[in-house]
Amino acid sequence: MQNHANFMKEERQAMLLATLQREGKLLASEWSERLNVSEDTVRRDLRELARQQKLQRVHGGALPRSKPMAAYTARQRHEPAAKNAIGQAAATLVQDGQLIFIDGGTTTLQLASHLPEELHATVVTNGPAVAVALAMHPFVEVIVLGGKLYKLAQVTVGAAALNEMKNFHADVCFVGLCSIHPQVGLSVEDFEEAHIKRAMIASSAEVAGLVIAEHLGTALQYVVAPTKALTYLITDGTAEDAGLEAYRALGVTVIKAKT
Amino acid sequence: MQNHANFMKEERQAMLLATLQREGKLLASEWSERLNVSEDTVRRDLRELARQQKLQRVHGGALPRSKPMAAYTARQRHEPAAKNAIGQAAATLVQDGQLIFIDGGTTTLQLASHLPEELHATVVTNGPAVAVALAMHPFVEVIVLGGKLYKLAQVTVGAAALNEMKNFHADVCFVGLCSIHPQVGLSVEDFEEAHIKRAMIASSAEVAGLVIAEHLGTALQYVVAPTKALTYLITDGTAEDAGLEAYRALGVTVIKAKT
DNA sequence: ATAAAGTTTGCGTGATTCTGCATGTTTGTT
DNA sequence: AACAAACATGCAGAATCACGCAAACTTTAT
Repeated sequence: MQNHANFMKEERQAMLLATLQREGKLLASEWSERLNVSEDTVRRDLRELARQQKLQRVHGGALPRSKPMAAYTARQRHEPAAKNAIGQAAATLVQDGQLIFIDGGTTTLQLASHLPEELHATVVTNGPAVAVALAMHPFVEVIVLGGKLYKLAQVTVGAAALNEMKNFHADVCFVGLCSIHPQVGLSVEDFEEAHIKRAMIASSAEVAGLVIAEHLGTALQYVVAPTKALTYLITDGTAEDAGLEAYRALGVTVIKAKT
Repeated sequence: MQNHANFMKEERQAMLLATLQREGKLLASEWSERLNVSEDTVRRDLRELARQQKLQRVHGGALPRSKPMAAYTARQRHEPAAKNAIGQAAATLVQDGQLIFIDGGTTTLQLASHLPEELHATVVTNGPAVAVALAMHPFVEVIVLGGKLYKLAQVTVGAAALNEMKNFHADVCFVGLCSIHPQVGLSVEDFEEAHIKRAMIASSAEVAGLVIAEHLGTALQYVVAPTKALTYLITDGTAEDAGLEAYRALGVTVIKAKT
């Protein structure tokens, strides 16, 4: 039994580095106990990290080598096929230096996790989940819109969020669409949510609508905007070209993400 | 019979990534059992995801692959038992019908998940992670404060959040304390964060400070408030009573959560 | 419908990695 | 100088791993 209730090698090393950064020093003997491994193993970890210049080895333990000794690695996330593909396609529309709106919702959450790792941009969102996902992005600045939380869609709504939105003008705005119909336009099932989306669209230069194919051609209670308000319509590969023609005719650039 | 009661490849991989993001760690052996597949299959999944840069493969399993995320999970990993106990103790202070502030941060996140299920109250928070945790609570109303996201602590900061806060007056305010010292008071390591906490405290009738024992008696760069601004100080069972006397002398009600 | 081509999975094999222990050396202290 | 703690090194057992192959299954072509 090597590890079962215990930590893995890289995990241990990450913890060692973290405490070094936090506390400025580290005793090998103490950590062999705390990590449930022999002192030899701790020593081996420290030797290895020292060879990588990540810390300074001393008799009895280790000292930090530099302050900004942040860990390694980049980013991640998961993929229900269609939404994943849509998110990926949408991510390509974002450019360095832009300010973008990202609506809350499950589809746009995929977009958040697919933003290029090297992207330098500002993201304004009304979805706490989007904010959490972007918290691990190395460069993008995240601004959360405040307000009452509408739990079903996990978005903030209400007058407060609406007001804040007016302080921004986005280059691109990504809206998750519960429903879109060529003639009816975009529509949702909650009154407050409709308001938020409308405000987002109003203060953006370009608008991208993200929608899974099965919601194409449907309509709900509250209309947000006419179809021609969209600059882009991004859907997945299972959408039929025939149905998409109606949107193209209205001047919308339709993007079919290949699944 | 390839899959019957079992999962498909992409489904599995999505689950692996999701738990990695949620728990910060993943054992191959454990998940081969949980997913009803051989360890080889799990290994193949992990290898594939690693090639896509979605995670960091290590001996025995996998780790997440993001800088800010790693920093945040490092915080979560720090003394989880103590934070959990503190969260539980803090939850008992909340009463039906109250309006409460919950600060962002890893300790207060525990509080959010321990709020009684039958509680009817309004929670105002500057931590998206707290909001996400509370989204599944049946009754509490959640209001998110907007603003720039300070990624290390996952809290929103800045003038916007500050302004919004003024619209509320809370019965109780739960603040995570990076650092507290009887004479110096509460202090943190980020300027903006200090402002937010100060504003929270200013517009609350009672203030509860949540702090793990090892941070008692320490100080950081930016002072938030004097110790006597606290109504309650909630810490874990490992705190020494001798050290707590100083806080009691200043009129603070000290609560020691049993670990 | 049937055949062919391609996936995905589980298992066997041998290679690799990790850990703890034993041994002997270095370091710091008295 | 003497001693103990910390250390490096080599080794063995165990866990983990990569690779190849065959079976079960899916998709595509006929």
